[in-house]
Amino acid sequence: MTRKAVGQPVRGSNSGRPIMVLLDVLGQRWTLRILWELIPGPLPFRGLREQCDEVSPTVLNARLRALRELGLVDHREGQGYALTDRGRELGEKLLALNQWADDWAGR
Amino acid sequence: MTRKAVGQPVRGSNSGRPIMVLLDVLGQRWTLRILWELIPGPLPFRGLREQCDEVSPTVLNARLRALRELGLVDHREGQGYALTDRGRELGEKLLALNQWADDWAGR
DNA sequence: AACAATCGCTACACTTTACGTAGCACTTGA
DNA sequence: TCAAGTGCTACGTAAAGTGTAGCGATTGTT
Repeated sequence: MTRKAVGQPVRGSNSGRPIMVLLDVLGQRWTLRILWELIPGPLPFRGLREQCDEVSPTVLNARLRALRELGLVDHREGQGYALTDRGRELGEKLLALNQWADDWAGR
Repeated sequence: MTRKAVGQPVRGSNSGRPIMVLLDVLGQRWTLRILWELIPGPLPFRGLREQCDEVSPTVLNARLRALRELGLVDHREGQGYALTDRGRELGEKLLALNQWADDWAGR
């Protein structure tokens, strides 16, 4: 698989439009969940795996690689994986989504 | 597969929390894209398929069924598939995500 | 020095999901 | 009556995800 990046074509769209890159990456199983679990703070590989209901390490590693290449997540010595500044911005969108979801369920 | 609904356990989480249901559904290929393509207005099955780069009808139908069961999309006589009021709220979140994505790419 | 416990992974066989093409039954309009 | 559009379903193939085992490296403990 080609490395994912803004400006590069993705599955189902060759425009390279940022939103398409994002929808492609986020539309893969576990990606949204991983970002979600990193919002409270950094987690080591195994801890993150635990939070994500023991997702297989194969997939976790693949997702982390993609998220790192997109600059949304990085790996910090002694802390594990963490959202970057950009990643945290995206995390805020997910928090907003959570509020909406609670409201949605409440009706 | 069990029908997806708020309050029901989903892949990788048995809490039934709304956000988990949402992350599960949105984390399937094409779901986010389908919502995105419906934002400008209703589309018939084939038109929607065309917008989504000829996604296979099997998958499109499966996603539309899930989105209808969640009350995010409905099917209107003579117009095709459309976002519901709730679906449109979610669509606005995606538009916000698009703005963020453009900004993200610009840096 | 020896041991256990962590770390971030990789390998591999298996199951599930998605893809791509074909085509069906139905309605609408010419 | 025929063509064109509707919303799908069937089915074989390919890709993605799962689950378990375990590796090499570091860190702490006895």
